[in-house]
Amino acid sequence: MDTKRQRMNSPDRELAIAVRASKAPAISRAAAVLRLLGKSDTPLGVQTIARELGLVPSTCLHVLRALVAEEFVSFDPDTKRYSLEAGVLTLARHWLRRNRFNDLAQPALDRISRTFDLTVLGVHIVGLDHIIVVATSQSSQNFQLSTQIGSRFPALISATGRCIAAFGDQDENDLEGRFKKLRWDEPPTFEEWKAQVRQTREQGFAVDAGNYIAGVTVVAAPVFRARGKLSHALVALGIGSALKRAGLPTLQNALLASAQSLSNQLSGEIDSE
Amino acid sequence: MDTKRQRMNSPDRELAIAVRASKAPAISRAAAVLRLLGKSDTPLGVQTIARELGLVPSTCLHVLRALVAEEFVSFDPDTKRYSLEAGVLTLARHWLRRNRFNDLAQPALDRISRTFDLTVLGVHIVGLDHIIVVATSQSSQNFQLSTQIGSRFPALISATGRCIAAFGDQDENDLEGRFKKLRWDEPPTFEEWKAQVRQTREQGFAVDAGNYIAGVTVVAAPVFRARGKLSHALVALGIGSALKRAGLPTLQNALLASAQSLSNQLSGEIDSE
DNA sequence: GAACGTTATTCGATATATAGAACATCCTCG
DNA sequence: CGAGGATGTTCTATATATCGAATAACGTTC
Repeated sequence: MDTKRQRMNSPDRELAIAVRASKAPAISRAAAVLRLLGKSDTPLGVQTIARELGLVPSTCLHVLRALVAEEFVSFDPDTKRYSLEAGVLTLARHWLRRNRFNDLAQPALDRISRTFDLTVLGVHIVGLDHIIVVATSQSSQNFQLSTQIGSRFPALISATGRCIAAFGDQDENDLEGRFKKLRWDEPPTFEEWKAQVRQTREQGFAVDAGNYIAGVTVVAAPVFRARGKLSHALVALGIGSALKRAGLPTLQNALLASAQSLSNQLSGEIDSE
Repeated sequence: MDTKRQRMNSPDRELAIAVRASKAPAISRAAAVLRLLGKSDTPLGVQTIARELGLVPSTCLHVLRALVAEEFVSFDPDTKRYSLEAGVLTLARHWLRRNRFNDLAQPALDRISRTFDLTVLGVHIVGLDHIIVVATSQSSQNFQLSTQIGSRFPALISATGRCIAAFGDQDENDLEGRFKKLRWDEPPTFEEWKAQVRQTREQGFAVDAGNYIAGVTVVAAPVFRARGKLSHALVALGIGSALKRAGLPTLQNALLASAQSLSNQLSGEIDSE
């Protein structure tokens, strides 16, 4: 029992607890395998995967074979290597089809992106762990700030994080624990951050002025799926200096207006209030 | 034991055998749940899912909870309904990033689509069961023939199917078994089909003249990942009559040329790790 | 070309995921 | 309101998925 944890690397720590907690550990393992294969630039062998995730090779093989059978993983019989298979695309397509936010948000993203020449994102807030980019409108200029649909970030980071803290419903202890784990270029103290969260709650949107990525200003406005149910956010990114020239207040208003309009459309009605 | 199979519907038959065969049945169940949620237009409850897939409710609940924990499924605590979560997007993004075919094929698809005013697809051949659309270029005219990235079709159907039969390596018995299960608008007999497969092998591309979808002609040319290893196909769809006007032979040549060029680029690989 | 360190894979014992029933909770309808 | 029939959820015995060692098939190095 001691020799086993000789070199526990981070992904497999989390996996270990997920496996222990769940009543369907095979699924956690499968998810871990899929994510590992996703990250890897090259196809991987059984041993490599097992070692990386802290799995027993034979178990790992079972998992891989099941994933191959389900067409989520491809297997090259010559090299005996595994990689992601196109089956994952099919799921993604279904998800995209069914989510009104994407279609509704795209025009707004495009308009703001064009007007201010910024990269603008629509992000989906999943659980309280992560956000996922679900729609983008890239500015022609800022290629360096490009992000892809499907990218995943920690929930509490940057401007979006302040929105989640401000408008989501979680207790402060949990919040502080998560906050401690974040990686910023210029980390704010927890006190500073709480103040910014408070301000976010008052003004209705959040700003990250170079904390997450040095030199980059991020503005985020919350979108609610139903009364008070935070589900998405609109996020604009730009080089700090350029953003000031473009007129930060104007951008904030535009983002906020679009976000509120989306909230109305998502919660179903043309409703008043 | 009798009462159980009162109303076995098709998806759960397959699931049952997959579960029995695999050494990681939880993963097959998870995949079935994901696909079911993908197909469904509305979020589903535990019982509904369990019934539809022939699962025990408690087991189904475990699977769902695991999938929620992995952020592949979202759970609405108010309605207690489950649906696909954006996590599936992340996997898809990784797959897309890593597949050179998509980037290489897109220009060719666009060119052919523009020249002949047709919908042109790049499809990936996964296993011998399915093909998945991985790149599209829609014609402006034929909106009715639109297909989305991620769409899944039986491997042996239509023109692509004849390519797979012609250039893949499978035995005839297996082939006939699979052929019998296909659904066509105007089904060819197995003999007719075999003749067409032979012709496909000779001329290097396949044509489906209204068999799969009445009135629609489909042309497909194979793309090889390595010497003789069939992996993708380029597929052009058009209303039969319009296609004749546009010049079927010219289209066939263009498709074949692009497919061969892609094969070279994919297998060419000047570099060897 | 033999010996070695890899790797993938099989196989049997046991910890445990699953099935099925019991429980709890919500709605619907008389 | 209160009975009925859904639903989601917990609980536990047992069939079985997982582990770990043993085997087989590599590729490398000396």
